[in-house]
Amino acid sequence: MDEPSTTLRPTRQRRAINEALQGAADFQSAQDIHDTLRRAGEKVGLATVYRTLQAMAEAGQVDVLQGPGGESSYRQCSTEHHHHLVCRSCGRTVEVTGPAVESWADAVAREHDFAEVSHSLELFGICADCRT
Amino acid sequence: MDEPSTTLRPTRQRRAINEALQGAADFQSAQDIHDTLRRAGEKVGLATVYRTLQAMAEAGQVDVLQGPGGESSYRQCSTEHHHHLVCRSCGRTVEVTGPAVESWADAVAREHDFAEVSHSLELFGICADCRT
DNA sequence: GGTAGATTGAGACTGAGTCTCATCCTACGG
DNA sequence: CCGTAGGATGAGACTCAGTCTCAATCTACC
Ligand SMILES: [Zn+2]
Ligand SMILES: [Zn+2]
Ligand SMILES: [Zn+2]
Ligand SMILES: [Zn+2]
Repeated sequence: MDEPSTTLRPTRQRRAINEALQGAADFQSAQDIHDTLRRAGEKVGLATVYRTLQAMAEAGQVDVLQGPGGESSYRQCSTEHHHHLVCRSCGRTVEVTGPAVESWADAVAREHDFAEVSHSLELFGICADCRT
Repeated sequence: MDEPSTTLRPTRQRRAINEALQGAADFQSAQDIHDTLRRAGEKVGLATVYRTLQAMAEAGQVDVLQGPGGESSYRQCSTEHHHHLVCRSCGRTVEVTGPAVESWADAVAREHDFAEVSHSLELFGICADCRT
């Protein structure tokens, strides 16, 4: 089920992507990050940005948020399980946890006899600042 | 915020799409539905399928599920607010409700002063049948 | 029947994301 | 210190869901 521990080398590109991620507070698409890097003078291929971001997501180093257009955005988050409250207008993101939700999900899964159950849960709204 | 009540006419194409939806138990992509119709002899343009499905989704007549690849799938569901438990293997779908989740979402939104808060929540797992 | 306006569909187009493959770079052993 | 194996990179072709255009067609209604 898991790869033979491919060595994942620390390259200039990966470092750059990692830094771009650290410097951002909210979710950013691969293209956003690519642009940021280009503007910062770092030459990194778009394919590399996609590959790296995906790898980091699989490794649990970043969170992925599926935007409305199906576009994936990435963010450096806390490592513990959590969800997000995102402003539809400015993208401001707040990490939230919901123990009640977690146990509810477990119960539902058990009740319907589903295994390996995961869940996706995100909240979208308009933050106080964006309401003028 | 809403359209000037455009008349939404019942055409052959819309009827066909509606029937295809009724005949399916699980979520189907626009392309799936288009294929089904073509095979059934109904000639309906792909653009029309997309347009109709979107319109129905906006009107709350069908539910939309964002697949992993960002692909949207549609399903005829109950009209009351609910979520889905979907089998990753065969697509079997169960509608579930979680009052606890709803109130939790409200509380979180209030706590962080976000308005017009909506949420997306889906559960994915492997159903009993698919586990042999 | 006649007309305004909604609807349709073939095909061009968009844009996110993936693939290819020749080249580059890192890690590591001698 | 090299030298090499195999991971990493990137330009550009490519895929594919979904959107747009616009002339032709269909509906509702008088
Ligand atoms: Zn997060
Ligand atoms: Zn905001
Ligand atoms: Zn199943
Ligand atoms: Zn809900």
